[in-house]
Amino acid sequence: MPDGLTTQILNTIPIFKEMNKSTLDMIAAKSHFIDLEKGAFLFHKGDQCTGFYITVQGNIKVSFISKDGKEHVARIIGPGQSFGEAMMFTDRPYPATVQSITTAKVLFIPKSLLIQCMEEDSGCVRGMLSGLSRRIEHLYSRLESLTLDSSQQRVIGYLLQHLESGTKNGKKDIELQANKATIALHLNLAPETLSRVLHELCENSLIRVEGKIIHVLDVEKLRNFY
Amino acid sequence: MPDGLTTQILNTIPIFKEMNKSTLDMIAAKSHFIDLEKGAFLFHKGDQCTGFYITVQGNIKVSFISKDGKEHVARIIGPGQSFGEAMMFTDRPYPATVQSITTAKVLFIPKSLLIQCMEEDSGCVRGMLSGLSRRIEHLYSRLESLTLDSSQQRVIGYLLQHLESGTKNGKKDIELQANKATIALHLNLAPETLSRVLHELCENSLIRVEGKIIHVLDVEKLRNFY
DNA sequence: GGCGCTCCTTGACTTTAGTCAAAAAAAGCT
DNA sequence: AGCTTTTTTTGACTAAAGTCAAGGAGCGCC
Repeated sequence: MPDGLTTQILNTIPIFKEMNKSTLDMIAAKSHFIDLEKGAFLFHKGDQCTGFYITVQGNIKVSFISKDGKEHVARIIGPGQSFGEAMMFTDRPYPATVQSITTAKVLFIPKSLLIQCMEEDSGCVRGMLSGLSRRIEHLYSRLESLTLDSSQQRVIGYLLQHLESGTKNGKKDIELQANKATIALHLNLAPETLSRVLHELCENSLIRVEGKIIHVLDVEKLRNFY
Repeated sequence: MPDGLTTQILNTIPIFKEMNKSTLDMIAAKSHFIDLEKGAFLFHKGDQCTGFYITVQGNIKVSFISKDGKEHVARIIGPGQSFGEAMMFTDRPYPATVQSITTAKVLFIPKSLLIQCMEEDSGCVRGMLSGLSRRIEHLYSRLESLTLDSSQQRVIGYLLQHLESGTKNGKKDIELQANKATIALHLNLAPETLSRVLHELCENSLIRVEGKIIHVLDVEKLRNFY
């Protein structure tokens, strides 16, 4: 992939928005792409951090796995989203495992390169600070939803959230980023429970499910359901 | 409180560790203390962020409250810990409510002051980056525990974690930072459940409960219980 | 178009932790 | 000390979501 294109990709990432053109070109030159097959692991919980990643194509999941095999999906990462930044500043191993859900392409930015950029470009620093802060905010809202909401409310919350981000055109359907079992684990539900909740929402004419596409029939009614 | 003392307090906070003496003095001069009675609210979820806080004395809780009155305690903050930093970089309202558990004293550092310090002192920037990163790491471990662990495992996890941090001297007892009902909400348990779990751990001679003090009788056995 | 695969759904049952109510214990307050 | 108030514990019951097992649906692939 030519460097000009890499710079373009970087430019779409919030973290790099305020960065100088020259810094951006340097990152583009020194970072590299990694291709992942469906199911491939990028790193495991406990691995040492050597840099951070940006998803270019495909979807990636960040998850914990307990000794007895239970899994929780902390994040599902799509194109344009970055991950693994925080561990560069703590010198601690990754707190979760990252695995590709689909075939995917990610950009790897080595830690040393980023440190250098931050010394030279205050826009890079600002980008990092706001990126980390948004991550914290997002984790808070996850914590809130997981601890206070019922299974039904969590599913509704997921749908509403993905309505916002997914549609510029006012259309009211959502394409699931992963198969239903993975989405269920993300919402801390058994796959069977997700299936039952979606079924109930259908029966109440709030949504219509068509494979990985979910049509929201009445946003307001969905928001106020229960 | 004289400024020299304020500087001393700031120096114990990880975020300020790498900061220049002069920057630190400036912060000490321009920030101010707030005294809180037990039960007083510092701010509510949705309030606009005007700066961040450091707990000097007492304990403070950060929590979400649902419409139907359920509460979840996201953090319990003791002396030396800071909170509210992230929202300075996102310009978004606070994602949770902060209320004092005991009488407490906190230091308020206005956003404008911090921004100025970060422009002048790269140690301040590094401190912020690592502070935010540690917060993210901590949130990840909370997410893991809340989603994968049983009520018993969560209580054990809490005890083990507070063994580490609480004791320099190798002693094996823990002083609860709040009453048991609040600790229960922090672990996402009903107070009754916490009571029952502690009771069971006692019956297995793993701990001994004496009011707010919990003596851990066998750390290894506790770690491997169930 | 039929075969094998994965993914999803459904029903019956189980488990875990929550709820409610009441008693007991501890902490505060004259 | 004696009173009130708050916190904690206990027991019986309930509800929510998980588990297990089986059946279907959809999809890719000769």
